Amino acid sequence: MEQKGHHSPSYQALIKAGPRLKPLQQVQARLVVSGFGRSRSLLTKLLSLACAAGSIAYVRRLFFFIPNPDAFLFDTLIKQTSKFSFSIDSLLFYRRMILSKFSPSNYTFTAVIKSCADLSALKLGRVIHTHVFVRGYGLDVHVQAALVSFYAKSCNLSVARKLFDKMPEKTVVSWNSMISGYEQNGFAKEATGLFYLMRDLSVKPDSTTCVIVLSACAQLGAIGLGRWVHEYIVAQALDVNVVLGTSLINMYARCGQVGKAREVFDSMTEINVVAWTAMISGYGMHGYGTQAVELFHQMRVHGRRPNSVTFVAVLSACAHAGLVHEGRQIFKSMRQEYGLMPVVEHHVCMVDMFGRAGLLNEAYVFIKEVIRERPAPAVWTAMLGACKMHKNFDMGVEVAEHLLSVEPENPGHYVMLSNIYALAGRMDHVEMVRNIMIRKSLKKQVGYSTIEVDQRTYLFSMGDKSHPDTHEIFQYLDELMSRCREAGYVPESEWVMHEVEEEEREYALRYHSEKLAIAFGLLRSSHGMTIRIVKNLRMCEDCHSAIKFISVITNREIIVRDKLRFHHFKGGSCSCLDYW
DNA sequence: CTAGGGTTAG
Repeated sequence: MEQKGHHSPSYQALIKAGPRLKPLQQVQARLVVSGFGRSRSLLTKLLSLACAAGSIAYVRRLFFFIPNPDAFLFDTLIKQTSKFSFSIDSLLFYRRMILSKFSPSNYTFTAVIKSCADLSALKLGRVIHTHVFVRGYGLDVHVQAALVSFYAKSCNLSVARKLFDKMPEKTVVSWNSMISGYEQNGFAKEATGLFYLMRDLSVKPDSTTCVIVLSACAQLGAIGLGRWVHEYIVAQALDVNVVLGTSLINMYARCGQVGKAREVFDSMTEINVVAWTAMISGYGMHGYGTQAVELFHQMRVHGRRPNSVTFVAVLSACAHAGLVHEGRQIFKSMRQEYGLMPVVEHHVCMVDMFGRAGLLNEAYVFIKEVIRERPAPAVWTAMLGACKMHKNFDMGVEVAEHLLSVEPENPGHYVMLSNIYALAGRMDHVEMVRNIMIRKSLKKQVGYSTIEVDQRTYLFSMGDKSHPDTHEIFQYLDELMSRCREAGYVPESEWVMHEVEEEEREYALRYHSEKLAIAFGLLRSSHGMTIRIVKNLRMCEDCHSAIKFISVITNREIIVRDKLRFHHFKGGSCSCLDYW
């Protein structure tokens, strides 16, 4: 008679089969034949491996034939399905468990709440939250952490925070859930703020905390805090695995230090697709197209398959570096060699690439012939950008009008159309577009810039007077700009529309957020230090030209990351070579 | 017998 438990031959056979569908089915067949087909513990293990194998259909079939599933089997099933992102199945098994009169435990809840979080299923999650109360698990640390992250992922940050604040006992994971909630919703400042609080309360950050905080640093361009985290990792001898390594690469690249990013990349023992992609995109953002393409080809040498995201990264690198030939080849290889179907994001990269290079007709032909179905608005937006960059008035107006008919509520299209009219000197049309915007009460997206000084991030918006040293900053900026004018800087004609409101217009150009942030940075840092700015939108031409002059007269290197890429200003020129 | 939080693009 075969023994039971973890040493039984059947159990060993399952372990040996591992998370692979075919071998699992063979073991299952033998179980049935040998009479062990009804052993619940073996079936539980089999189900769990089937989930890991990614075959939800097999899991469903297996479950159907299990005569008496117990609570443990349900728990395992719900846990594994949620872990491998079969969120809906996980919820359905939860429902079955309740209907079968089993009591869900704290283990059940952690898993099922994660599924709700992954689906952003707010209503259902709330219902399950009431189940948690009814069953008396409201104070369980694990369940609470899951709930915090569920509410955060469902865009209910204030609810998440209330739960977090009320937690009687907070573990690192509780902190991580809340910090990550802020970070993933784009509230990087709140994320770092909570991290500082955690540090002040002497809660020891672990490697997950580091990953989350590094992402926040990447968002903010907070190199000081990012370096601190890196030093902490080294001091604590935390294991730099792929995930942590990738977040370091991402942080350094997005904070303007590609070289440091590459050092981390080279020091990593295991490199997966995500890490390769992060490094490629890092090069791309800085305009180092050749390095990006080279790395992309090295991936193949190392036997790693690029995924869809990798292609976005490398194609956008080609676009920003004018590598049309390489980009075209890589795009072709996407389907032919890797069997990946290009989607909107890739099309946008291609149109952007042709457009930047001045090949407007190629871009147009690409849209008409390569993209078969109705091209997405994002594709036309890229085309419009190219028309503006190369001052193609007729095509620009046509594209803009098309975009406005498809997305009449998108303020970005109006701003672009108006700028094109302004460039062509059609002031009557500029006014007209502006009036439409006012009538529809469409507001341009608010621009802001951040700068980090002494590991604290400061935020400036246009004409911002909220800073305590406002007077000093404005005075210094005025002085700086007059020195720029003496050196030959000519402010851009005021008619290009950046701001819709009349009062804002006067102010707009002189006090754009990046100029304020730079003035503040120059005041607060010692001579020779690089100034690093992050801007949420793209930089305007006037600021771009002004910063070139500022870099000369103050003899400083100024690095600006805008919505799309990096600009390294040094000695009067910019690394983007005026194409951005 | 199990748990909660983590990386890449635009």
